[in-house]
Amino acid sequence: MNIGQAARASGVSAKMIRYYEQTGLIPPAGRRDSGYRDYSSEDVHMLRFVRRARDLGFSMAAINELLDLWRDRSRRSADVKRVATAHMIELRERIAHLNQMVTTLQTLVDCCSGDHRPDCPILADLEEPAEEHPRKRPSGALQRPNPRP
Amino acid sequence: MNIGQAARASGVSAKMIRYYEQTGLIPPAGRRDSGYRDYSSEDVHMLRFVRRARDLGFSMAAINELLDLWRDRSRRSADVKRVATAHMIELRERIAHLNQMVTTLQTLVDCCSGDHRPDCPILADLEEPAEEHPRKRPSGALQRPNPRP
DNA sequence: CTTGACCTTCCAACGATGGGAAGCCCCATT
DNA sequence: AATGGGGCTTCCCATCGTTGGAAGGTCAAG
Repeated sequence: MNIGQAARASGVSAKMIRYYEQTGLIPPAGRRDSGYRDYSSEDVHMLRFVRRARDLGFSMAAINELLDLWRDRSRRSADVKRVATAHMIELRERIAHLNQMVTTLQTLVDCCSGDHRPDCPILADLEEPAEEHPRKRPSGALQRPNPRP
Repeated sequence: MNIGQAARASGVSAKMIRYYEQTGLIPPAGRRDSGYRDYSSEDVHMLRFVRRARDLGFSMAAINELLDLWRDRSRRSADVKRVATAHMIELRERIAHLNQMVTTLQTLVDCCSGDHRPDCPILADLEEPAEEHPRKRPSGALQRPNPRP
């Protein structure tokens, strides 16, 4: 099976299949005499695993762990659970972060008349944030670490 | 005021200040004879504006629009509101997406015993995702017919 | 005058993906 | 058999916002 067929069968684009191979996430595919990569149905199975994990938001590092656990018949389910739980916690943090933004934005948008006049509480808040909706960043902010030393 | 002081005063790292200048998000700073960038308190004010907009998750393209509107005294608040609302909608979509992931993950994690045994519903789902109509499996048809284009 | 902190520019990397070019390979149709 | 079109190969570049580092110039205190 060529890479294009494997891509269609797995839902992972040919580009990404080559990338996953290059970065070591998946083992190198077999090659034909022509140099074309050759995929078995088991390879496609693995690619679908990766695709599904990506759909659930797992990072490639986490997928690497999950693939190792998947292949390890003597794995402990606790290890899998740990990886999944850690990812879920991170997702929840991101959601909380985004929710905070939306809450603030909704407040500001609600206060904006949205007409022809220039006065705008949204710009006013960006200029000098009001204390009524302070946006406290979580102390361990991942995306925007405080540049202050 | 040097770039380091402006960075500390605005909460935007010196690296990012240079980057914002380079990409045209902010106008080029004044220069001393030494070549050092020189910042006024108004510059810092603008940097704080940018910083707060980033904290609210606005993209640099959106911040560009917001800065233009900020500087335009004859702006219509409707234009500001439009930018903010569009961003909020996008944030809500991302949240919905993440929530979907978390919901699935929570279900799987709840089903996982998390002990020394290898059996794991998390891996089982990654291998073969549970479908809403699990019995319907037409042969030859792709389960996920849409490989991301 | 030396030292160390600061500044400058330039280059690279991150994660995950897409786009595209140049060139080879395979299959079907003339 | 030749040809054409589509698939495959590798390689490089772009995204987005941010950080890191190297090489070298500047400033201020000791």
